Amino acid sequence: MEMFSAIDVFAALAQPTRLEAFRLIMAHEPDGLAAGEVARRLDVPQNTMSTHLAVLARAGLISAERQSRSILYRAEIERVREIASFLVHDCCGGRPELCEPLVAEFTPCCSPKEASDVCC
Amino acid sequence: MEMFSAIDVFAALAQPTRLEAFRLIMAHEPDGLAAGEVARRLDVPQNTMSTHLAVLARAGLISAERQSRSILYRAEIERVREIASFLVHDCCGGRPELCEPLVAEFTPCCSPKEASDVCC
DNA sequence: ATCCTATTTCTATGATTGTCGAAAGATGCT
DNA sequence: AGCATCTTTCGACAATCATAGAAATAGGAT
Repeated sequence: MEMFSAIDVFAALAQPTRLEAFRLIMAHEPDGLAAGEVARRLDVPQNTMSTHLAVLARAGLISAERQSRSILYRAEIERVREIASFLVHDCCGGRPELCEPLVAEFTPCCSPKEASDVCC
Repeated sequence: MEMFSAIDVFAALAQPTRLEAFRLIMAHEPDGLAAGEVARRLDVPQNTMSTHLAVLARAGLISAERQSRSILYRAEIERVREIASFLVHDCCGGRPELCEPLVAEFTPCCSPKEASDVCC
């Protein structure tokens, strides 16, 4: 991911209503959620939410698909991976030992042997 | 990490000069870098950079320590872990199968031997 | 004490952003 | 066709932010 792209992602998530909307859409993977439904659940006017969703979409964090009269928004998981990777690799660059505590956070939750009860 | 805290982190990184400054300070772990040095390298006036560094510090991404006449800034790796974790856990919540591609990205970085053991 | 260096704080200005009413597009139903 | 529903775009306003000159603060050297 390039710098400018990362800026857009960070800017998109740096706004309470948008972050909440993104989390909500994330929680509805892979079904997606209609624009109006997002607006209703977060108690925000539809046109306002439409603007926020457009920002998230422009950042590549969500994608829109028309379904009959509604427009379904879905999370772009790949984009989340990209930005998380950007953060981690940014600090690991040239100094692998700094990376370890970061990776350690993610690894145990997915180990097949331990912590199979609460996964991720 | 709480929501409001994450907002501050995202907002701090959503600005080109600040993101560059953060990356620069990251690259100088664990020695740190003086405020003026950051300003000089990014070709930004000192007072402007001072404001940006204050924003990064308030977000918890860097910390300041006076050393003689200079003020050294260091990256807060733990904070990077927190925000990366926030991103990953946010998307995995309730849906472990979504987590796998994300975790797979990080594992090879520091434990290159068993990358295929990643499971969610 | 005086000067020099390093950095921050104060202050102002122009630019960007969030919000939302009103209007416009799109889609489906009768 | 007309009408209702869902969503976006337009336009304007208030609030916030980035920038940087000038002044203030802190530390070291002579």
